Order: sequence, then C-alpha cells, then structure tokens
Amino acid sequence: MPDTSDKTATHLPGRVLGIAIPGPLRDLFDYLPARQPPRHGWQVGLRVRVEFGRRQLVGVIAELRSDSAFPIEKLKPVSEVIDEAPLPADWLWICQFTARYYQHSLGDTFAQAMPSLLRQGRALEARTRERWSLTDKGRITEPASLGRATRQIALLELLAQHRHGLVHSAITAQGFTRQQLETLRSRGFIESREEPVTGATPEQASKGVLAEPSLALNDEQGRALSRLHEGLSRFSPTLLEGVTGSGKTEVYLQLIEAVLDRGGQALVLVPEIGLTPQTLERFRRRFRVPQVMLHSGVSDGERLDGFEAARSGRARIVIGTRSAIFTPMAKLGVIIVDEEHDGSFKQQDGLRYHARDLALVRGKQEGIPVVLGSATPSLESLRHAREGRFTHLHLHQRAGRSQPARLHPIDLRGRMTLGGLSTQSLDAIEKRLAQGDQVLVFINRRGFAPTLTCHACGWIAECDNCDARMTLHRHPPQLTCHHCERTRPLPDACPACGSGDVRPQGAGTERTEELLGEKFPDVPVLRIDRDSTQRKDAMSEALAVIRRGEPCLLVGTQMLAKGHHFPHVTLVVVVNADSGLYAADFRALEQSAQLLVQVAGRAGRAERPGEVLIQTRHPEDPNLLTLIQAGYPQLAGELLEERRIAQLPPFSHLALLRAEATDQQQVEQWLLKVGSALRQHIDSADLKVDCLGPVPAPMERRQNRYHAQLLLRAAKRGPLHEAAAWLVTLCEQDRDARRLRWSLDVDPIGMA
DNA sequence: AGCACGCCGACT
DNA sequence: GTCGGCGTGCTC
Repeated sequence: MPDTSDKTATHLPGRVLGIAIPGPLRDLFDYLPARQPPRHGWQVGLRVRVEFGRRQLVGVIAELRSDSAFPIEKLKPVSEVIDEAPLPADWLWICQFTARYYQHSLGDTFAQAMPSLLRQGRALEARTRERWSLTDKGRITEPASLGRATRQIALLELLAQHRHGLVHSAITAQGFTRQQLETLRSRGFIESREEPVTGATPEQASKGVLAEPSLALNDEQGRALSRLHEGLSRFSPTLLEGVTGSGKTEVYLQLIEAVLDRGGQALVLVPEIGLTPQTLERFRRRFRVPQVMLHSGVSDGERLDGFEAARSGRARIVIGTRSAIFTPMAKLGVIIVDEEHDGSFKQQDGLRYHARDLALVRGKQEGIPVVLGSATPSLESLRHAREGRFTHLHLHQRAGRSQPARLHPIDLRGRMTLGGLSTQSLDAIEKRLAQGDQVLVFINRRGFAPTLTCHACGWIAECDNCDARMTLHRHPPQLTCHHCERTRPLPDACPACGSGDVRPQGAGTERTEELLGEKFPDVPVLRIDRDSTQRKDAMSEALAVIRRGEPCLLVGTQMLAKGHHFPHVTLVVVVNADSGLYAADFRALEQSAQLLVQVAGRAGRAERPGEVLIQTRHPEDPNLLTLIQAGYPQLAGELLEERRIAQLPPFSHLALLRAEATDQQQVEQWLLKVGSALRQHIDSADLKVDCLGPVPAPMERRQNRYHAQLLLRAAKRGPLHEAAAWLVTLCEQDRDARRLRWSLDVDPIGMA
C-alpha cells in the first residue's frame, strides 16, 4: 500500500464519493476524490473510473458525503473522472427510482439503462459529420473560370445546387475525393463545418414538422385527439382503447405533431414484435424532424448517438422497445405506450422492470401526458380507467368499410382431426381458398408435434434436464426441449419397451404446415414461427408473398398475431384455445383472451368480413362464450370482478422471491428459513403483508435446477415494499444464499 | 458479477 | 511433481 495516510488530509476537504459500481452489488462503494477535481466540481451523476478490487471499472457518483462508514484510511481515490457534466438529470432520476422500486442494484440499473459504449467509458458526445458548402467567394465565382480542372468545376457546380451544402458522404458518393474538396477549400471557394449526425439538417429546420399531410380523422378519433390535447401540459394518463383497425396510430401521430409544434419531444414504446419496418416507416414518412429508432439491429455507436441526440433535444421522436423508457430527453412532451397490455414490456430477468409502469412514473415526474393504447387493455389499466385515475377514450369504428370478424367455436370433442384441424375447419379453409382469399392458422406450439409417445407401453419422450416433454421436430428430425434447448436423436423403437409403435401426438406448426401442403397442393403454405424465421429476411420474404394477395395459407405462432396487417386474410383458425382457458396462472385467461382478439384482428381488415374459428374441447366454457358473444370489454369486466374477489392484482400487489439450485432440498429449506424470518419481521413491524409459500415453481426442474418461490402479497404498495426491501437485505447478508441463485420480482407477471 | 485464494484429483 | 476443478470470500 502506498502512502495513503497523508493523502486523506491533503486532498480531501471532508469529501467522500459514494460510487455505484456496475454489477449486482447493492451497496455504494466509497472513494476519495481524485487530486484534480472536475472542472465543475464533484457532482452526483459523473462517471468515474475506479479500481475495484483489482479491476478497473466505470462507476457513477451516486452520493456526495462528508464521511464514510468504511475506515477512511482504506478508501482509494477514483482513478479518473470521465465526464465534464453529470449524466442527464431525468435519466439519473428514473434510474434511481427503478433501482429502488425493483429492489435492484443501482450500479447495475445504471449499467443497463445506458448504451454499452457509455458503460465502457466513452464520452457522451454527438457523433458528427462534415458538411461542405460554398464560401462567399465560391458563390460569386463562375465555375468555368477554373479552366481545365473539370472535377473541381463539377464539384463547385454540385455545391452550387445545394443552398444548405452537402454532407461529406453525399459528395464522395458522387465520385469526388477528399483531395478535391481540400484543394477547393485551400483556394477559398468552399468551407466545411461539423454537424451532429442526428439532428435537423438546415433543410429540415427551415420547414414544418410534417413531411406529409395527416390523414383525416373520423368523429371518434377527432374527439379522442381533442381530449388528449386538453391534457398536453400536465401529467394526464390516458387509456386509448381502440379495436384493431380503428386508427390508434393516426391519433398518436397527430398528438405527437401537437407536441412537436410546442417544441417538445415524443417517446414511443412499442412491443418487441411491433417494432417492424412498416411501423418505423410510417413515422419516418410522416415527420420531417430527426427521429431515433431503437431496435435490435441498431449498432452500439448508433445507440450512443441516439442517447445523446435525445438528451440534447436534437432528436425529436424516440421510438423503441422496453429499454427505450430509459432514454434521457431534454424536453419530453408525451410518452406513448402502444399495445400496453403486451408482456414484452416487462423484463423477465435481471432488472425485472415494467416499461409501461415506468412510463407512468416518468410521465408523472415530468408532468406530461402518457397515452396507453390497446385493443385489449390490461386489467391493471382498465382498473385505473374505471376508477377515474386514467382518462378512458374509446375508438369503436374500424377504418374504411371493414367489418369486425365473427368468432365461432368449433367443438373438437369426438371429432377426428388432421394435423390439428377438424374437418369443419378444413372445409372452411377450402372454401376461402377457392374464393381466392388467404387463410391464417394459429397454433401456439412450434415443431412437428408437442409429444412423442409409445402406443404399446405409454412411454413419453421427456427431457432429462427439465420437467417437460420433448417436442418432436422434423426439420431437422430430432427431439427438442423448448425449455433448455437440449436435443436428442429420434428413437427407432420405444426406449422403455422396445416396441416400434412410437408416434407423434398432437400438432405443432410443422405438422400442420405439412398436412395443409398435402391437402392443398396448389396453394403456397407459409410457416412463421421462431424456427422458420431464424434466417435473416425469412420473415420479410414471407410477408412480401402475403402482401401480393394471392391465395395462401399462413401457419404460425404468436409471432403472426401481433404487429402485422394481413388485408387479404378472411379466415383465421385457432387450432387450440383450451391451453389458455385452463392454465394454472391467474393471468392466463386475460392473456389468452387478449391473444384471441389480436389474432381475430388479423382477419377481415379489408372490405370482406372475416371469420375466426376457435377449436376447443370446451365450447360451453363461460369465459370463451363471453368473449365470443359479448367481446373483450365484457370479459375483462368479469375477470376484474373475479380478481377483486380473490384479492389478486390489480386489487393487490405482489412480489415474488425466486430461488433455484441443483439441490431441491436446499432451495426449499432456504426459502423456508428466509420465509419464517420474513413472517416474524412482518409480525413485529405490523406490516399488512401476506407471505405465501415456499412452493415449487410451476415447472420445478429446469435445466437440472430446482426452482421454488415465496410470494408476498399486500393491498398497499408501501408495506409490500418495506417487506421486500427487508427481505432483500436479509438475503444479501445470508451466507447460505450464496450457494443458490435468488432474485426478487416486484409486480411479477407469469409465475414461471 | 468478476477475480483471487485454496485445497483435492489425474496427467506430462 | 504440476495443471485445474469449483467452493468461499471480497471488492470502498
């Protein structure tokens, strides 16, 4: 150790920096300020490089304190200050809130909420490009006067055509070289300046925000828009409930236009699957302002640029999936969450945040409108709307002359099925194809068949690592576990009894695709699921075929149900509605109803009315009948009532302590231990919190690890958080906890 | 999370 | 004799 003793006295005017370290550690770590203070002094939000153990890490100053609980002589000084100015205040605030609310490490929250280049210590500054334009001298010079220098003449002529100049790449794309540009510059004819890559070009800045005119709104849309206008300058949460095809997007676009006109920025969150090129294209076409699109194909450099452009205010619209909620915005004027019921807004590992919930938190903090749009709102949002905390706006009319699809249950009991399809469904498909229409077959299982069984002894192919059956695939032919990706070759004979009578049972997308191909050899069959879209562009190629409008059959999973418009589809067949109707999870019904309505929304968007056949072994199921006969709003109302009676969300709040280990006993006993400690704490602190469990997780063994959980439930958020925070502190300090993996999930969705 | 330290098994 | 397996503990 070098001479730290006198450093404390000399360069430490009673200051200690609490640093958030990237990683799972929840505590801040104290450091001494570096010898050289940053230009604007020590401030929360500055990134610093620190020696942590023997690694160099990029941390964020989270606290300025006058002393440390750690022995002050053991504190190390920070090695380097990276930023001149702190990271954006709104970003720091939402990160701090998120870490606290989800009981997560602040350092890890910061790390996840910033672009990876910032995590690595890169400066937060705009990428720039060079823009060339004529100087005054260049403008009055006749290009021809340059004599024999033909390329230079051509270059001057090119620039003379562009009043606002041209960016470097546009010039080199025309075959000119830097050498030619520099020569003209040295002769005083042209000049260049740097401009941010993402930002309004001079052309854009001189015109309005719209690049193309808005569409005309119908009465309902107009009323909705004017209600939204009323809430523009304060926190005003709105549920925009609009059936598929009712033009929610046009309302968003015109609301954004109003926000842009007032000088504000818009943040738009869409589900993972909804961030399609078509969606992005619609925004890009409509607005002339700089836009940032954050999807999976965006490079690290572009992410950093987008972050900076949004922070500085140059980017006026940010569109992205869940993580975009952490984009800093200089003048945020509205947040829109499209398809707000969609499960992909909730992160399912690590920092388990819900982007829709954070959108509301951020909107409240900023004092701006938050619009949640959906054809099938979550019960959470519906409750807020019903109790008056959200404005509830409706769009019932479908655009144009399109009719809502009619839903029909198809009773599967005692019926033969082929590739999962009843003869009734096959007849309907044949009829539609004969009319020249397209048909969509929706199956919630990929692969050829969900199980492989022996008809002699009843053996079933199961995964060695999970409590799950293996799915039979034909391309390539093998058994696959969808929970751990483990594969096995197909057995020639039953491994249990040696019989050769081993058969696939049930239907997956591959099997239905095959059956339909045999049955309708003249019609193309397109399969769309995770397997078929592995190959890049496979999806867009399939979509191109579909858009041509010729008769075809689409077979696919949920991927088909969301985000895409299929105007030529007039029949949808849902192969099996039952798995969602009778699942253990209390949200299963809500989610499958939402999915059925989304699927149904794919049909009959054109002038021809659509039809949806729902195959089921429970055609008299009351929930299914309510959905079919009365629609989603009615069913949602009934489900809400059930939740109220059962004291389930949204009428209570949950937190789930998940734990897993290779030893089943160990997990159970550990949860038992922390559970009883928690119960004692709840008693002694008189918290209104129930603690249930431990219980095994729905699929207990996954990848050879045993999963179990402890559930906390409370009517009010306050006590729940107090109990959860206490529990996390306990788990962190517990030595046994280190021998297993545990995590706390605040507001869990899906128990698995 | 990393990364070290440390204490037991099969290899040059 | 050593390379290396992953349990345990620490990081201001």
